[in-house]
Amino acid sequence: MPVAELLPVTDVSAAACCSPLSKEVIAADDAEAVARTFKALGDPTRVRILSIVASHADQEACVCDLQEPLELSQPTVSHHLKILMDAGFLTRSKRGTWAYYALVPGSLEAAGQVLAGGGGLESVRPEGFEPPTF
Amino acid sequence: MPVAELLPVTDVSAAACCSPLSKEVIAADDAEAVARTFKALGDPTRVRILSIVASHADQEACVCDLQEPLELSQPTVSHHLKILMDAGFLTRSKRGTWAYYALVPGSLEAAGQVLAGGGGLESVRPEGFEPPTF
DNA sequence: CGTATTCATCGACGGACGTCAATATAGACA
DNA sequence: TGTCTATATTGACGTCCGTCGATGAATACG
Repeated sequence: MPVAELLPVTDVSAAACCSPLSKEVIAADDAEAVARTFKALGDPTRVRILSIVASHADQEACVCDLQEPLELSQPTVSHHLKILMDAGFLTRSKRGTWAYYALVPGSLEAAGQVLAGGGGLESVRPEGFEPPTF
Repeated sequence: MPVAELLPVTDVSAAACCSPLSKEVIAADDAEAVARTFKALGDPTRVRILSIVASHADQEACVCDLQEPLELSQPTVSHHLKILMDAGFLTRSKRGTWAYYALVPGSLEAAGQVLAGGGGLESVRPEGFEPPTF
């Protein structure tokens, strides 16, 4: 798969102060995808939501489970849940009147795997991780 | 170390729709620290900065190295560099007129390690990771 | 059918964020 | 000392984001 499209780092021309490049630089598009994933984790409320969901025995929780410990309004909780869904961390399964949100298995580990390579920020989605699906 | 202070999840009282908790829920303070770390990674420009710095042979880059490929003004680049420094991902060493920014070894891996535990979001800083140091 | 409950969506408000031009600071070199 | 270069800081502007109340949609239950 061709990764380097933007940021060709063609000719640095001047640049008398710096060392040369040794590894590949992430493409702008991939950087945007990576940032979108971590932006979902960049809010304390959403971090707490993931923790609460994960702490349930079956890794499932409905909105009513979250609204009380978070001390937030119900629309706000639904708002954050949607963001975590769009980022690929949660799934929703509606049963009766209730909506149960569950962790996508391996999604958090996959996001952490992106940071594992040092600074390469490997844009390879580590197997079965479909973050945006836009 | 006492972790559970906020979010005692004392008595759920009603809650006829949900399953009980099995694991510990992250404290609100720790959630804020985790979110602060990932918020620094939640911007495409900052992701690209980390990638560019890491792609240099000695994992160092000065501001002039970044300004051109990012196509941003110099104050904006300095702004993002400061955020990445405060988050504990970069260090600055000024030599002469130039300021060289370098990756903090293991900082990205440590951040990724937080996601590795599934949804526990273990607030244990995995050895030698001092993110805020505020 | 009507009512109640659970959740999603809408519109609005305030604060935070990314960006820039202008300015300030600090070191290198005459 | 003065000037030039590289970087940091300031102030301002527009946009995005988190939050809420109000409303809408869908299901359960009399």
